[in-house]
Amino acid sequence: MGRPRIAVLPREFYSRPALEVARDLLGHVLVRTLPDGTRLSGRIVEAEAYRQDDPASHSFRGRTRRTDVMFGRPGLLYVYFTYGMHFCMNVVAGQDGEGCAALLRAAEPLEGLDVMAERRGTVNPRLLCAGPGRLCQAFGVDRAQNGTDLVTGTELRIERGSPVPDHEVTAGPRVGVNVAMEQPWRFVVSGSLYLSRAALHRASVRPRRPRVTSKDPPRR
DNA sequence: CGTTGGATTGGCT
DNA sequence: GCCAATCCAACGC
Repeated sequence: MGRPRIAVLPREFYSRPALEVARDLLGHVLVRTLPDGTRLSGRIVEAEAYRQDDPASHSFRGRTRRTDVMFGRPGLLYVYFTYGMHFCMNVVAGQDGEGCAALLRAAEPLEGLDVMAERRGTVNPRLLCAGPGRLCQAFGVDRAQNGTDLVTGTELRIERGSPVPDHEVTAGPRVGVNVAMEQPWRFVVSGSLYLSRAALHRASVRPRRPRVTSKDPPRR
């Protein structure tokens, strides 16, 4: 009776601006179900928004074979290959035909850690899904999953977790992007131990040791 | 068709 | 902190 305990995020969740989708993905749970029924899952703790009017976005220069899925219906998975060895996965956002998405950058492993560890070559839970390439490797996501529908699919989906309140979210510049750096379109769960290496090296989650000397300027 | 550099990572200085 | 690894999409000619 009532609503099911576990809900898959509906199409409406994705058919919103990429910024909202990236922000709101925090706290929800990426789930992969393997053919034998094994579940791999992780709580999303880091995501970035990419828009069509955004020079940093693959979709900025128009629809191509590579970016085709990004222009498809919201809720699809856009997977791309980069640096000759890594895959990255995005959730397509906005309206059908629009070309915007949210890059999944890191997750806190919840289920299937043994399988992830095998694939990643480490058992350290902090290193299983901490980065877009690592996340794909841990979940076994590659070209074959490009275009998968996260709403209707059974292999991959995002289940409703606990939304993260604003006071636990930090926004900042995107990682590895050399244009539009002024846009704070990367969202992280503040202080999470499972963020990407790049995110962990940023001020938002790394308080400086207070070393006050007489030569220091007054603190803001 | 040749060139360029990338929404990264792991290992070494 | 720095850099090589290793493929390929995008772009210029």
